[in-house]
Amino acid sequence: MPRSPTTSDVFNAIAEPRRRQLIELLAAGGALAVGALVASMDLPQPVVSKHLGVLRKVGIVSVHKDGKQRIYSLEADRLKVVHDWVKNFEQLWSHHLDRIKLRAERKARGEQA
Amino acid sequence: MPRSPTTSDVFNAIAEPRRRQLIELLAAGGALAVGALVASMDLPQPVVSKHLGVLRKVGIVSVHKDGKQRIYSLEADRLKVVHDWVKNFEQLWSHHLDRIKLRAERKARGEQA
DNA sequence: CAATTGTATTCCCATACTGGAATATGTCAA
DNA sequence: TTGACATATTCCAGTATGGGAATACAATTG
Repeated sequence: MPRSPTTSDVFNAIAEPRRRQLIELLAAGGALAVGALVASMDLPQPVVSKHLGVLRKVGIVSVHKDGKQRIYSLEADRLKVVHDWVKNFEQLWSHHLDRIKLRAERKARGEQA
Repeated sequence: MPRSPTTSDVFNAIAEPRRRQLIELLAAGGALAVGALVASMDLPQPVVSKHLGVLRKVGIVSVHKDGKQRIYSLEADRLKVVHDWVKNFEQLWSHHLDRIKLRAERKARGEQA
């Protein structure tokens, strides 16, 4: 079985640097038209539109028409799942690191408390 | 110009569900041998080894030998970059959401404060 | 309606990705 | 050394991906 189409998954959507850049632009600039995004990205318009399409499909951005322009907005709450996931490991790089690591290794060796 | 090899990038590494699962297992279980990971994942050993290889290359996990076993440990701090990135948008889904959204949209319309 | 502007879609190419199977490598034990 | 066990690597197939170019589509203006 070959690779499964992991697109339409938030983690995959943000794996692309350009798409992260788009997210950053929308986070900083609020709602923006495609043209504005194209101007900020060093990429041809069709490519930007395609990346926006991915983000749209995943729900990370939403669009509404404004004349012939399409205004994109960030739906930031869709990123929450990523935040929540990494947050689970936050303690592992905190200042408690040493103690936690030690405990984990002891456990791995099968030692009793 | 085709796609650039985005592998060896943390965001890409965690885009794979199986790899996230491996990370979770290591976070929960501390240091674990490949065999233990294979037992917990419904995947053949070579596939697991390959995923571990990716995580290793990115630095998300480290290995040390123990006899014929390879013990993998999570290098959680490598995930910090992801945490930091999403954290930038945390406020956008907080309870201030409405006010922030409003402000952003006003700004987009070019209105003055 | 025609022309123009803004954006999305389609087709193509080169490459990358994952999983499967087989095999190689490494390590210990007898 | 031989054999068994643990893990890594290689080769293959099918699919997905991103960017380029051309084109289609939509909306506004004249």
